[in-house]
Amino acid sequence: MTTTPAPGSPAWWTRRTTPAPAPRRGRGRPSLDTDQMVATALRLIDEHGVQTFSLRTLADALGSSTATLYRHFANKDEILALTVDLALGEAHTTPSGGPAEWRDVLSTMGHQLRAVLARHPSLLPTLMDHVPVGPNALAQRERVLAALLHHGLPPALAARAFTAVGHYVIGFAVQQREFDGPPLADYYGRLDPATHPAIAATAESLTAIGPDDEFAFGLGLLLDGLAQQIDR
Amino acid sequence: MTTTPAPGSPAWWTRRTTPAPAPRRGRGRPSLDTDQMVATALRLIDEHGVQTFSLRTLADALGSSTATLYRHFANKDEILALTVDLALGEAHTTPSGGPAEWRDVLSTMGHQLRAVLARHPSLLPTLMDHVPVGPNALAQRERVLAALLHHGLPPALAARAFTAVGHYVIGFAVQQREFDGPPLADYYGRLDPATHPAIAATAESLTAIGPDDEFAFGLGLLLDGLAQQIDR
DNA sequence: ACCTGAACACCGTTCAAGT
DNA sequence: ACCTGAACACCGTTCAAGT
Repeated sequence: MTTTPAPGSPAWWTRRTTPAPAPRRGRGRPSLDTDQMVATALRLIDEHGVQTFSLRTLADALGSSTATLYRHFANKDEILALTVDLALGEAHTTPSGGPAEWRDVLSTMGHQLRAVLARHPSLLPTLMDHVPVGPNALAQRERVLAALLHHGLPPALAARAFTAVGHYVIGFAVQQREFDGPPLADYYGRLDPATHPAIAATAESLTAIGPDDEFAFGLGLLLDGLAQQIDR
Repeated sequence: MTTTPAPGSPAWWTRRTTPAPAPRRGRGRPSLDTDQMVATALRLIDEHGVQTFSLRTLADALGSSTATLYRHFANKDEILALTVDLALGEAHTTPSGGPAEWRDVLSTMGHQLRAVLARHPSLLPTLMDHVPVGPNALAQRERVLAALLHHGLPPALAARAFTAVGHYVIGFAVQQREFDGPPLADYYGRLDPATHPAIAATAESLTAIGPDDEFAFGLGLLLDGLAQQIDR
């Protein structure tokens, strides 16, 4: 019995249990271990985008070979998942000041997660196609859920609120991301008003508000709905 | 001046303006045209997943060659975008019964979009990494926004509500999708309650409710928040 | 004028052969 | 015991050569 079995392919995020003895080379210090490899991968993805990130480039940056990577990780997906989890570790998902209300807990979580995505925009695609269940992701889920339960939220509501806020932040980041060109609102605004009158009419008001305000607006909307659900 | 310039790479979704004369071979009927190619691509993706979809397999299915595909499309991304737009065309985003309330408009949109994703789950990754701006996506945005404006929603609110519902549905689909293995709730439930007490406590209540109810719950939550925003 | 085989420069992954 | 060059079976994309 190794570690907890993960959903989907066999333990897809878990660090591969080292094949034989531990792969440390120096004396006490790990020299070049798995953590440093993941950190290097995150740096490469931040600097050059996930599109150009390959096992070749990672091996080169480490002064190693692609075959060696497979002694530390099961496959490329696992490396990407660990990379996401490393970045998630930067978030402080509970408010620093003492005992907050449940609303503050979720608001802080939303803003912190958004900050992580702002620092590592290239991680967005990877974050989207798997629910992160790495150690840092789990620790944060635990911390936030514990805080919500502590403030009296029913368990079912707490779990769904956590998910809802997570989805909102990711969804917002996707929308916000401007491709290589002009923002989406400009594109909508340039459509023919004759064929798309409603899109044109709403496009203007989209640009009037800054992204920070829009983020806060939508998050507040979600929390308002939650509050109503509780008082019911 | 061709068509409206799209965001990002030059007109990434628009059908490539045919190079020379129109590429129709028969007499009046298009025989094997771009639309059929996209339809075949969608079928292949539905049947075998987006992971195994390659230009080679598409060319084979069409009895053609990969090089020929580039006479109809700019690149693979464009094919995927058109595939998504074709699927989005299946949605009927306005309620069939006469003049509904704004709440019904958004609710219908949410359920319709969810139905499309249920029919074409393999499209989820593609839907996630670009905001769809194909002809069908635009037509639906137009229809829904027009209905919302007609029912008195302020333009800024209408635009954000549309986005919020879209994000919610996509986010829900991501969460709902079970990988190859057991659902996520099972995974959470199997974690050590000693180290993750809150996750364990909330995992139980997650499985108690069916996916349809959970979807409706979250959507209602969002709409409640919106309603409060309007009455303010 | 249209189509395509074959090439190009890559991938992720594996394994026999090195030390 | 550990590492890796080189291969394998693919990619998306291009273009010279066919008809």
